[in-house]
Amino acid sequence: MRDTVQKRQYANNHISIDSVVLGFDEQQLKVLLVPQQVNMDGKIIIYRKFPGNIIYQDEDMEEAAHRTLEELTGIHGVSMYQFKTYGSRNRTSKPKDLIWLQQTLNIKVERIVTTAYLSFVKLDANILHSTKRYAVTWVPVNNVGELAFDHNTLLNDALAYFRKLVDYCPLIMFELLPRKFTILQLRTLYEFICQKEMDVRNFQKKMVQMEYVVPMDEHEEGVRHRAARFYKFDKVIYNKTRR
Amino acid sequence: MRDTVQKRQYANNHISIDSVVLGFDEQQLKVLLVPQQVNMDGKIIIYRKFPGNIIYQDEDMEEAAHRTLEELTGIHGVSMYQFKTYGSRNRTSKPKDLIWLQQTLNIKVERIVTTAYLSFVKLDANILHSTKRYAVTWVPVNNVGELAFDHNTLLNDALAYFRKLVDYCPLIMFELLPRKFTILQLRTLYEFICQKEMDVRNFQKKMVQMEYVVPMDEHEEGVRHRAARFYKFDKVIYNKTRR
DNA sequence: GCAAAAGTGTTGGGCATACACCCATGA
DNA sequence: TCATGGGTGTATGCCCAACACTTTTGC
Repeated sequence: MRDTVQKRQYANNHISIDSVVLGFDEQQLKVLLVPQQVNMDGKIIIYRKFPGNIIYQDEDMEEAAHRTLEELTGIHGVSMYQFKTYGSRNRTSKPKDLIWLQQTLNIKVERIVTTAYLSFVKLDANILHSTKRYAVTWVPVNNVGELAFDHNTLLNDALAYFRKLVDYCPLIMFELLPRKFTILQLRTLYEFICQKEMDVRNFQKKMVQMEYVVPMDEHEEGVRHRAARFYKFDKVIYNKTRR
Repeated sequence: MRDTVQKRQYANNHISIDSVVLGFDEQQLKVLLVPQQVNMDGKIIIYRKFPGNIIYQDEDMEEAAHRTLEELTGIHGVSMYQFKTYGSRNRTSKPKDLIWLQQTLNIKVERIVTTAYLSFVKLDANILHSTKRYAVTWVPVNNVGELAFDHNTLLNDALAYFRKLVDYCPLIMFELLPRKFTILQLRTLYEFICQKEMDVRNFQKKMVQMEYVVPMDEHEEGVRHRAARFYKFDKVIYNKTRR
Protein backbone atom coordinates (compact mmCIF):
# COMPACT_ATOMS: atom_id res chain seq x y z
CA MET A 1 0.00 0.00 0.00
CA ARG A 2 2.81 2.34 0.85
CA ASP A 3 4.11 2.23 -2.75
CA THR A 4 1.04 3.89 -4.19
CA VAL A 5 0.92 6.73 -1.73
CA GLN A 6 2.61 9.27 -3.91
CA LYS A 7 0.30 8.70 -6.86
CA ARG A 8 -2.93 9.23 -5.00
CA GLN A 9 -4.82 12.41 -4.51
CA TYR A 10 -6.13 13.86 -1.29
CA ALA A 11 -9.92 13.97 -1.28
CA ASN A 12 -9.58 17.62 -0.33
CA ASN A 13 -7.94 19.40 2.50
CA HIS A 14 -10.84 19.16 4.83
CA ILE A 15 -11.36 15.58 5.92
CA SER A 16 -8.93 13.67 8.07
CA ILE A 17 -8.67 10.64 10.32
CA ASP A 18 -7.04 10.36 13.73
CA SER A 19 -6.39 7.16 15.62
CA VAL A 20 -6.27 6.81 19.39
CA VAL A 21 -4.37 3.59 20.04
CA LEU A 22 -4.46 2.20 23.56
CA GLY A 23 -2.10 -0.34 25.07
CA PHE A 24 -1.78 -1.88 28.51
CA ASP A 25 1.70 -2.58 29.84
CA GLU A 26 0.46 -4.76 32.71
CA GLN A 27 0.59 -1.83 35.09
CA GLN A 28 -1.18 1.01 33.38
CA LEU A 29 -3.03 2.11 30.28
CA LYS A 30 -0.95 3.95 27.73
CA VAL A 31 -1.70 5.79 24.53
CA LEU A 32 0.38 6.03 21.39
CA LEU A 33 1.54 9.48 20.29
CA VAL A 34 3.61 10.70 17.36
CA PRO A 35 5.64 13.91 17.27
CA GLN A 36 4.35 17.13 15.78
CA GLN A 37 7.51 18.99 14.89
CA VAL A 38 7.21 22.67 14.10
CA ASN A 39 9.78 25.17 12.95
CA MET A 40 8.71 28.43 14.57
CA ASP A 41 10.95 31.37 13.73
CA GLY A 42 13.89 29.03 13.27
CA LYS A 43 13.28 27.24 16.55
CA ILE A 44 12.21 23.60 16.46
CA ILE A 45 9.31 22.89 18.76
CA ILE A 46 7.96 19.40 19.35
CA TYR A 47 4.44 18.68 20.49
CA ARG A 48 2.68 15.38 20.36
CA LYS A 49 -0.44 14.27 18.56
CA PHE A 50 -2.36 11.16 17.56
CA PRO A 51 -1.37 9.46 14.33
CA GLY A 52 -3.64 10.56 11.50
CA ASN A 53 -3.77 12.36 8.20
CA ILE A 54 -5.99 13.65 5.41
CA ILE A 55 -7.94 10.93 3.59
CA TYR A 56 -7.51 10.15 -0.08
CA GLN A 57 -10.14 10.77 -2.69
CA ASP A 58 -10.61 7.11 -3.49
CA GLU A 59 -10.55 5.38 -0.13
CA ASP A 60 -13.18 4.63 2.48
CA MET A 61 -12.67 6.25 5.84
CA GLU A 62 -11.89 3.09 7.72
CA GLU A 63 -9.40 2.24 5.00
CA ALA A 64 -7.82 5.64 5.55
CA ALA A 65 -7.70 4.98 9.28
CA HIS A 66 -5.78 1.75 8.72
CA ARG A 67 -3.51 3.31 6.14
CA THR A 68 -2.52 6.38 8.13
CA LEU A 69 -1.93 4.31 11.23
CA GLU A 70 0.37 1.96 9.36
CA GLU A 71 2.22 4.78 7.61
CA LEU A 72 2.93 6.61 10.83
CA THR A 73 3.45 3.73 13.26
CA GLY A 74 3.81 0.47 11.34
CA ILE A 75 0.80 -0.93 13.20
CA HIS A 76 -1.63 -2.88 11.03
CA GLY A 77 -4.38 -5.43 11.29
CA VAL A 78 -6.05 -3.97 14.38
CA SER A 79 -9.77 -3.42 14.87
CA MET A 80 -10.89 0.19 14.61
CA TYR A 81 -13.84 1.66 16.41
CA GLN A 82 -15.09 4.97 15.09
CA PHE A 83 -16.15 7.06 18.05
CA LYS A 84 -16.63 10.69 17.09
CA THR A 85 -16.17 13.31 14.42
CA TYR A 86 -14.80 16.73 15.30
CA GLY A 87 -15.65 19.74 13.21
CA SER A 88 -15.36 22.80 15.35
CA ARG A 89 -14.18 25.87 13.44
CA ASN A 90 -11.57 26.52 16.11
CA ARG A 91 -9.98 23.13 16.29
CA THR A 92 -7.24 24.12 13.86
CA SER A 93 -6.75 27.66 15.05
CA LYS A 94 -3.63 27.42 17.22
CA PRO A 95 -0.68 29.04 15.38
CA LYS A 96 1.64 26.08 15.87
CA ASP A 97 -0.95 23.72 14.45
CA LEU A 98 -1.42 25.90 11.39
CA ILE A 99 2.32 26.11 10.83
CA TRP A 100 2.62 22.35 11.19
CA LEU A 101 -0.12 21.75 8.63
CA GLN A 102 1.68 24.02 6.20
CA GLN A 103 5.20 22.72 6.85
CA THR A 104 4.36 19.04 7.01
CA LEU A 105 1.33 18.45 4.83
CA ASN A 106 2.05 21.46 2.67
CA ILE A 107 -1.54 22.62 2.80
CA LYS A 108 -3.23 25.80 3.91
CA VAL A 109 -6.63 25.21 5.42
CA GLU A 110 -9.04 27.09 7.58
CA ARG A 111 -10.52 24.01 9.14
CA ILE A 112 -10.31 20.27 9.07
CA VAL A 113 -13.06 17.89 10.04
CA THR A 114 -11.55 14.79 11.59
CA THR A 115 -13.10 11.44 12.32
CA ALA A 116 -11.54 9.73 15.31
CA TYR A 117 -11.02 5.99 15.65
CA LEU A 118 -10.09 3.99 18.71
CA SER A 119 -8.05 0.81 18.62
CA PHE A 120 -6.29 -1.56 20.96
CA VAL A 121 -3.02 -3.42 20.84
CA LYS A 122 -1.16 -5.86 23.05
CA LEU A 123 1.71 -3.72 24.31
CA ASP A 124 4.33 -6.47 24.15
CA ALA A 125 7.84 -6.96 22.74
CA ASN A 126 6.24 -7.65 19.39
CA ILE A 127 4.59 -4.27 19.04
CA LEU A 128 7.57 -2.42 20.51
CA HIS A 129 9.75 -4.08 17.89
CA SER A 130 7.46 -3.41 14.95
CA THR A 131 7.11 0.28 15.84
CA LYS A 132 10.83 0.77 16.48
CA ARG A 133 11.45 2.37 13.08
CA TYR A 134 8.83 5.02 13.80
CA ALA A 135 8.94 7.96 16.16
CA VAL A 136 6.18 6.74 18.42
CA THR A 137 5.93 7.10 22.17
CA TRP A 138 3.65 5.36 24.64
CA VAL A 139 2.44 7.71 27.34
CA PRO A 140 0.27 6.91 30.38
CA VAL A 141 -3.20 8.16 29.55
CA ASN A 142 -3.34 10.25 32.72
CA ASN A 143 -0.19 12.13 31.88
CA VAL A 144 -0.08 13.14 28.22
CA GLY A 145 0.51 16.87 28.66
CA GLU A 146 -0.68 19.33 26.04
CA LEU A 147 -1.39 17.76 22.69
CA ALA A 148 -1.77 19.31 19.24
CA PHE A 149 -5.12 20.51 17.90
CA ASP A 150 -8.03 19.36 20.09
CA HIS A 151 -6.40 16.02 20.76
CA ASN A 152 -6.72 16.35 24.52
CA THR A 153 -10.48 16.44 24.00
CA LEU A 154 -10.21 13.47 21.67
CA LEU A 155 -8.41 11.50 24.35
CA ASN A 156 -11.02 12.23 26.98
CA ASP A 157 -13.81 11.24 24.61
CA ALA A 158 -11.89 8.13 23.58
CA LEU A 159 -11.54 7.01 27.19
CA ALA A 160 -15.22 7.65 27.89
CA TYR A 161 -16.12 5.68 24.79
CA PHE A 162 -13.73 2.90 25.78
CA ARG A 163 -15.43 2.54 29.16
CA LYS A 164 -18.87 2.24 27.60
CA LEU A 165 -17.60 -0.11 24.92
CA VAL A 166 -16.26 -2.54 27.52
CA ASP A 167 -19.72 -2.67 29.09
CA TYR A 168 -21.20 -4.01 25.89
CA CYS A 169 -18.23 -5.94 24.73
CA PRO A 170 -15.83 -7.21 27.42
CA LEU A 171 -13.88 -8.81 24.59
CA ILE A 172 -12.06 -5.49 24.24
CA MET A 173 -10.16 -6.12 27.45
CA PHE A 174 -8.58 -9.20 25.95
CA GLU A 175 -7.39 -7.20 22.96
CA LEU A 176 -5.29 -5.25 25.45
CA LEU A 177 -4.06 -8.09 27.66
CA PRO A 178 -1.27 -10.45 26.64
CA ARG A 179 -2.29 -13.86 25.38
CA LYS A 180 -1.42 -15.35 28.77
CA PHE A 181 -2.44 -13.13 31.65
CA THR A 182 -2.94 -13.35 35.39
CA ILE A 183 -6.11 -12.42 37.20
CA LEU A 184 -4.17 -9.55 38.77
CA GLN A 185 -3.45 -8.08 35.34
CA LEU A 186 -7.08 -8.44 34.34
CA ARG A 187 -8.18 -6.84 37.58
CA THR A 188 -5.73 -3.95 37.28
CA LEU A 189 -7.11 -3.20 33.82
CA TYR A 190 -10.68 -3.60 34.94
CA GLU A 191 -10.14 -1.30 37.91
CA PHE A 192 -8.75 1.35 35.63
CA ILE A 193 -11.79 1.07 33.40
CA CYS A 194 -14.33 1.20 36.22
CA GLN A 195 -12.28 3.71 38.18
CA LYS A 196 -12.82 1.86 41.41
CA GLU A 197 -11.19 -0.91 43.38
CA MET A 198 -12.61 -4.39 43.20
CA ASP A 199 -12.72 -6.94 45.98
CA VAL A 200 -10.06 -9.57 45.23
CA ARG A 201 -12.18 -12.58 46.13
CA ASN A 202 -15.31 -11.41 44.41
CA PHE A 203 -13.37 -10.58 41.28
CA GLN A 204 -11.73 -13.99 41.23
CA LYS A 205 -15.11 -15.64 41.64
CA LYS A 206 -16.61 -13.63 38.78
CA MET A 207 -13.77 -14.55 36.44
CA VAL A 208 -14.03 -18.25 37.25
CA GLN A 209 -17.72 -18.10 36.34
CA MET A 210 -16.89 -16.73 32.91
CA GLU A 211 -16.28 -19.82 30.87
CA TYR A 212 -14.33 -17.95 28.26
CA VAL A 213 -11.58 -17.06 30.74
CA VAL A 214 -9.85 -20.44 30.89
CA PRO A 215 -7.13 -21.40 33.38
CA MET A 216 -3.87 -22.74 31.99
CA ASP A 217 -1.41 -25.10 33.63
CA GLU A 218 1.34 -22.52 33.46
CA HIS A 219 2.27 -20.23 36.31
CA GLU A 220 4.43 -17.16 36.64
CA GLU A 221 8.13 -17.76 37.14
CA GLY A 222 10.80 -15.92 39.07
CA VAL A 223 8.47 -13.90 41.23
CA ARG A 224 9.37 -13.66 44.88
CA HIS A 225 5.97 -14.78 46.07
CA ARG A 226 3.58 -17.55 45.25
CA ALA A 227 3.38 -17.77 41.47
CA ALA A 228 0.11 -16.71 39.89
CA ARG A 229 -1.71 -18.93 37.44
CA PHE A 230 -1.96 -17.85 33.82
CA TYR A 231 -5.31 -17.65 32.07
CA LYS A 232 -6.19 -17.30 28.44
CA PHE A 233 -9.19 -15.89 26.62
CA ASP A 234 -11.21 -18.32 24.50
CA LYS A 235 -12.91 -16.50 21.66
CA VAL A 236 -14.92 -19.52 20.54
CA ILE A 237 -16.54 -20.01 23.93
CA TYR A 238 -17.05 -16.26 24.19
CA ASN A 239 -18.96 -16.14 20.92
CA LYS A 240 -21.07 -19.10 21.94
CA THR A 241 -22.05 -17.75 25.34
CA ARG A 242 -22.84 -14.26 24.09
CA ARG A 243 -24.67 -15.31 20.97
CA MET B 1 -30.52 32.52 10.52
CA ARG B 2 -32.43 31.71 7.38
CA ASP B 3 -31.82 35.24 6.02
CA THR B 4 -28.09 34.77 5.77
CA VAL B 5 -28.23 31.47 3.96
CA GLN B 6 -27.71 32.86 0.49
CA LYS B 7 -24.61 34.84 1.42
CA ARG B 8 -22.70 32.01 2.99
CA GLN B 9 -20.32 29.65 1.34
CA TYR B 10 -20.32 25.91 1.48
CA ALA B 11 -17.21 24.58 3.23
CA ASN B 12 -16.73 22.41 0.19
CA ASN B 13 -18.83 19.82 -1.49
CA HIS B 14 -17.68 16.97 0.64
CA ILE B 15 -18.96 17.35 4.17
CA SER B 16 -22.61 17.14 5.09
CA ILE B 17 -24.92 16.56 8.01
CA ASP B 18 -27.96 14.33 8.23
CA SER B 19 -30.48 14.25 11.05
CA VAL B 20 -32.49 11.24 12.13
CA VAL B 21 -35.43 12.64 14.08
CA LEU B 22 -37.50 10.20 16.09
CA GLY B 23 -40.99 10.76 17.42
CA PHE B 24 -43.37 8.58 19.37
CA ASP B 25 -47.07 8.86 18.58
CA GLU B 26 -48.17 6.92 21.67
CA GLN B 27 -48.42 3.72 19.68
CA GLN B 28 -45.22 3.41 17.73
CA LEU B 29 -41.90 5.01 17.00
CA LYS B 30 -41.74 7.10 13.85
CA VAL B 31 -39.00 8.80 11.94
CA LEU B 32 -39.10 12.06 10.03
CA LEU B 33 -38.36 11.94 6.30
CA VAL B 34 -38.24 14.61 3.61
CA PRO B 35 -38.75 14.01 -0.10
CA GLN B 36 -35.92 13.53 -2.54
CA GLN B 37 -37.44 14.57 -5.83
CA VAL B 38 -35.56 13.62 -8.97
CA ASN B 39 -36.26 14.42 -12.61
CA MET B 40 -35.06 11.33 -14.46
CA ASP B 41 -35.49 11.57 -18.21
CA GLY B 42 -38.45 13.89 -17.76
CA LYS B 43 -40.11 11.65 -15.22
CA ILE B 44 -40.44 12.87 -11.66
CA ILE B 45 -39.44 10.25 -9.14
CA ILE B 46 -39.79 10.76 -5.40
CA TYR B 47 -37.75 8.93 -2.84
CA ARG B 48 -37.34 9.83 0.78
CA LYS B 49 -34.31 10.79 2.82
CA PHE B 50 -33.34 12.28 6.14
CA PRO B 51 -33.15 16.05 6.38
CA GLY B 52 -29.60 17.26 5.91
CA ASN B 53 -27.28 19.28 3.72
CA ILE B 54 -23.71 20.38 3.08
CA ILE B 55 -22.18 22.40 5.93
CA TYR B 56 -21.02 25.98 5.56
CA GLN B 57 -17.43 27.06 5.72
CA ASP B 58 -17.89 29.11 8.85
CA GLU B 59 -20.12 26.98 11.04
CA ASP B 60 -19.50 24.20 13.53
CA MET B 61 -20.98 20.85 12.67
CA GLU B 62 -23.58 20.82 15.39
CA GLU B 63 -24.58 24.31 14.31
CA ALA B 64 -24.99 22.96 10.79
CA ALA B 65 -27.10 20.11 12.11
CA HIS B 66 -29.47 22.55 13.80
CA ARG B 67 -29.56 24.85 10.80
CA THR B 68 -30.28 22.22 8.17
CA LEU B 69 -32.94 20.62 10.33
CA GLU B 70 -34.70 23.95 10.79
CA GLU B 71 -34.40 24.88 7.11
CA LEU B 72 -35.90 21.62 5.96
CA THR B 73 -38.47 20.93 8.67
CA GLY B 74 -38.94 24.00 10.83
CA ILE B 75 -37.86 22.03 13.88
CA HIS B 76 -35.50 23.87 16.21
CA GLY B 77 -34.26 23.80 19.76
CA VAL B 78 -33.89 20.03 20.02
CA SER B 79 -30.92 18.16 21.46
CA MET B 80 -28.70 16.52 18.88
CA TYR B 81 -26.66 13.41 19.47
CA GLN B 82 -23.89 12.75 16.98
CA PHE B 83 -23.75 9.01 16.40
CA LYS B 84 -21.70 8.16 13.36
CA THR B 85 -19.91 9.49 10.30
CA TYR B 86 -20.30 7.80 6.93
CA GLY B 87 -17.61 8.05 4.32
CA SER B 88 -17.85 5.05 2.07
CA ARG B 89 -16.85 5.78 -1.51
CA ASN B 90 -20.03 4.13 -2.70
CA ARG B 91 -22.53 5.91 -0.56
CA THR B 92 -23.25 8.46 -3.28
CA SER B 93 -23.04 6.15 -6.24
CA LYS B 94 -26.69 5.42 -7.08
CA PRO B 95 -27.65 7.30 -10.28
CA LYS B 96 -30.77 8.86 -8.80
CA ASP B 97 -28.77 10.19 -5.84
CA LEU B 98 -26.20 11.75 -8.15
CA ILE B 99 -28.90 13.37 -10.25
CA TRP B 100 -30.57 14.71 -7.14
CA LEU B 101 -27.32 16.23 -5.89
CA GLN B 102 -26.86 17.95 -9.22
CA GLN B 103 -30.46 19.09 -9.68
CA THR B 104 -31.09 20.21 -6.12
CA LEU B 105 -27.78 21.30 -4.64
CA ASN B 106 -26.32 22.10 -8.03
CA ILE B 107 -23.10 20.33 -7.22
CA LYS B 108 -21.21 17.51 -8.84
CA VAL B 109 -19.38 15.37 -6.37
CA GLU B 110 -17.81 11.95 -6.32
CA ARG B 111 -18.38 11.41 -2.66
CA ILE B 112 -19.78 13.10 0.39
CA VAL B 113 -18.80 12.35 3.95
CA THR B 114 -21.80 12.81 6.18
CA THR B 115 -22.01 13.07 9.93
CA ALA B 116 -25.29 11.77 11.29
CA TYR B 117 -27.13 13.18 14.28
CA LEU B 118 -30.01 11.73 16.21
CA SER B 119 -32.70 13.77 17.89
CA PHE B 120 -36.03 13.36 19.56
CA VAL B 121 -39.28 15.31 19.53
CA LYS B 122 -42.65 15.06 21.19
CA LEU B 123 -44.86 14.03 18.31
CA ASP B 124 -47.83 16.19 19.32
CA ALA B 125 -50.16 18.73 17.70
CA ASN B 126 -47.51 21.33 18.30
CA ILE B 127 -44.85 19.69 16.15
CA LEU B 128 -47.35 18.67 13.50
CA HIS B 129 -48.42 22.30 13.25
CA SER B 130 -44.93 23.76 13.12
CA THR B 131 -43.82 21.37 10.39
CA LYS B 132 -46.99 21.84 8.32
CA ARG B 133 -45.34 24.26 5.92
CA TYR B 134 -42.67 21.70 5.10
CA ALA B 135 -42.92 18.51 3.08
CA VAL B 136 -42.16 16.21 5.97
CA THR B 137 -43.62 12.79 6.63
CA TRP B 138 -43.54 10.65 9.73
CA VAL B 139 -43.06 6.99 8.96
CA PRO B 140 -43.01 4.02 11.35
CA VAL B 141 -39.36 3.06 11.79
CA ASN B 142 -40.08 -0.53 10.82
CA ASN B 143 -41.59 0.44 7.53
CA VAL B 144 -39.62 3.15 5.78
CA GLY B 145 -39.05 1.43 2.44
CA GLU B 146 -36.02 2.25 0.32
CA LEU B 147 -34.36 5.52 1.24
CA ALA B 148 -31.88 7.68 -0.66
CA PHE B 149 -28.10 7.21 -0.35
CA ASP B 150 -27.18 4.89 2.52
CA HIS B 151 -29.97 6.24 4.70
CA ASN B 152 -31.40 2.78 5.43
CA THR B 153 -28.06 1.96 7.05
CA LEU B 154 -28.16 5.27 8.90
CA LEU B 155 -31.55 4.40 10.31
CA ASN B 156 -30.45 1.00 11.55
CA ASP B 157 -27.39 2.50 13.19
CA ALA B 158 -29.49 5.29 14.67
CA LEU B 159 -31.87 2.81 16.26
CA ALA B 160 -29.01 0.73 17.66
CA TYR B 161 -27.44 3.90 19.07
CA PHE B 162 -30.79 4.99 20.47
CA ARG B 163 -31.14 1.72 22.38
CA LYS B 164 -27.71 2.05 23.95
CA LEU B 165 -28.26 5.70 24.70
CA VAL B 166 -31.38 4.97 26.70
CA ASP B 167 -29.39 2.56 28.87
CA TYR B 168 -27.09 5.35 29.98
CA CYS B 169 -29.60 8.11 29.91
CA PRO B 170 -33.27 7.14 30.42
CA LEU B 171 -34.05 10.83 30.17
CA ILE B 172 -34.23 10.34 26.41
CA MET B 173 -37.52 8.49 26.76
CA PHE B 174 -39.12 11.56 28.24
CA GLU B 175 -38.00 13.66 25.29
CA LEU B 176 -40.23 11.41 23.21
CA LEU B 177 -43.22 11.13 25.53
CA PRO B 178 -45.81 13.88 25.92
CA ARG B 179 -45.52 16.05 29.01
CA LYS B 180 -48.38 14.07 30.58
CA PHE B 181 -48.14 10.36 29.89
CA THR B 182 -49.58 7.11 31.18
CA ILE B 183 -47.55 4.16 32.36
CA LEU B 184 -48.89 2.25 29.37
CA GLN B 185 -47.35 4.77 26.98
CA LEU B 186 -44.06 4.61 28.82
CA ARG B 187 -44.14 0.84 28.75
CA THR B 188 -45.03 0.67 25.05
CA LEU B 189 -42.03 2.86 24.27
CA TYR B 190 -39.78 0.91 26.61
CA GLU B 191 -40.85 -2.39 25.10
CA PHE B 192 -40.02 -1.10 21.65
CA ILE B 193 -36.59 -0.06 22.85
CA CYS B 194 -35.82 -3.34 24.60
CA GLN B 195 -37.54 -5.39 21.94
CA LYS B 196 -39.26 -7.56 24.52
CA GLU B 197 -42.45 -7.52 26.55
CA MET B 198 -42.36 -6.36 30.12
CA ASP B 199 -44.41 -7.70 33.00
CA VAL B 200 -47.12 -5.13 33.76
CA ARG B 201 -46.81 -5.29 37.54
CA ASN B 202 -43.04 -5.33 37.65
CA PHE B 203 -42.90 -2.39 35.28
CA GLN B 204 -45.40 -0.41 37.34
CA LYS B 205 -43.38 -1.11 40.46
CA LYS B 206 -40.13 -0.02 38.86
CA MET B 207 -41.68 3.25 37.70
CA VAL B 208 -43.11 4.04 41.11
CA GLN B 209 -39.65 3.56 42.59
CA MET B 210 -38.22 6.18 40.24
CA GLU B 211 -38.80 9.39 42.09
CA TYR B 212 -38.53 11.45 38.94
CA VAL B 213 -41.64 9.85 37.45
CA VAL B 214 -44.24 11.69 39.47
CA PRO B 215 -47.95 10.81 39.52
CA MET B 216 -50.42 13.59 38.73
CA ASP B 217 -54.01 13.96 39.93
CA GLU B 218 -55.30 13.92 36.36
CA HIS B 219 -56.64 10.84 34.63
CA GLU B 220 -57.49 9.95 31.07
CA GLU B 221 -60.94 10.96 29.89
CA GLY B 222 -63.41 9.43 27.46
CA VAL B 223 -61.84 5.99 27.39
CA ARG B 224 -64.23 3.09 27.53
CA HIS B 225 -62.42 1.44 30.41
CA ARG B 226 -61.00 2.48 33.72
CA ALA B 227 -59.11 5.75 33.17
CA ALA B 228 -55.35 5.63 33.57
CA ARG B 229 -53.46 8.07 35.75
CA PHE B 230 -51.16 10.62 34.13
CA TYR B 231 -47.56 10.96 35.19
CA LYS B 232 -45.00 13.62 34.48
CA PHE B 233 -41.22 13.62 34.33
CA ASP B 234 -39.40 15.79 36.87
CA LYS B 235 -36.06 16.87 35.50
CA VAL B 236 -34.90 18.46 38.76
CA ILE B 237 -35.37 15.27 40.75
CA TYR B 238 -33.80 13.32 37.90
CA ASN B 239 -30.65 15.42 37.94
CA LYS B 240 -30.41 15.13 41.71
CA THR B 241 -30.78 11.38 41.84
CA ARG B 242 -28.37 10.72 38.97
CA ARG B 243 -25.73 13.24 40.08
C1' DG C 1 -73.57 -7.16 32.35
C1' DC C 2 -69.79 -7.32 29.56
C1' DA C 3 -65.67 -6.00 27.31
C1' DA C 4 -61.30 -3.74 28.01
C1' DA C 5 -57.66 -2.06 30.29
C1' DA C 6 -56.01 -0.23 35.13
C1' DG C 7 -54.12 -1.27 39.19
C1' DT C 8 -52.17 -3.96 42.88
C1' DG C 9 -48.39 -7.99 46.54
C1' DT C 10 -45.83 -11.84 47.50
C1' DT C 11 -42.40 -15.17 46.87
C1' DG C 12 -37.96 -17.39 45.38
C1' DG C 13 -33.64 -17.38 43.19
C1' DG C 14 -29.64 -15.30 41.61
C1' DC C 15 -26.22 -11.90 41.95
C1' DA C 16 -23.34 -8.45 44.09
C1' DT C 17 -21.19 -7.17 48.39
C1' DA C 18 -18.61 -7.55 52.52
C1' DC C 19 -15.21 -9.67 54.99
C1' DA C 20 -10.08 -12.63 56.98
C1' DC C 21 -6.98 -16.14 56.86
C1' DC C 22 -3.56 -19.57 55.13
C1' DC C 23 -0.29 -20.74 51.21
C1' DA C 24 3.72 -20.67 48.14
C1' DT C 25 7.89 -18.57 46.94
C1' DG C 26 12.48 -15.95 46.69
C1' DA C 27 15.53 -13.30 49.14
C1' DT D 1 12.07 -16.50 58.69
C1' DC D 2 10.11 -12.87 56.63
C1' DA D 3 8.05 -10.14 53.15
C1' DT D 4 5.09 -10.37 49.27
C1' DG D 5 1.25 -11.28 46.83
C1' DG D 6 -1.82 -15.70 45.51
C1' DG D 7 -5.68 -18.04 46.44
C1' DT D 8 -9.97 -19.38 48.76
C1' DG D 9 -15.78 -19.60 51.31
C1' DT D 10 -19.72 -17.88 53.59
C1' DA D 11 -23.44 -14.97 54.97
C1' DT D 12 -26.45 -11.08 53.78
C1' DG D 13 -29.31 -8.02 51.30
C1' DC D 14 -31.14 -6.41 47.04
C1' DC D 15 -33.06 -6.68 42.72
C1' DC D 16 -35.45 -9.08 39.26
C1' DA D 17 -38.74 -12.37 37.48
C1' DA D 18 -42.78 -14.93 37.84
C1' DC D 19 -47.43 -15.04 38.73
C1' DA D 20 -53.73 -13.77 39.00
C1' DC D 21 -57.38 -11.35 40.48
C1' DT D 22 -60.25 -7.12 41.46
C1' DT D 23 -61.62 -2.37 39.95
C1' DT D 24 -63.34 1.08 36.98
C1' DT D 25 -65.54 2.67 33.03
C1' DG D 26 -68.23 3.12 28.52
C1' DC D 27 -71.16 0.81 25.66
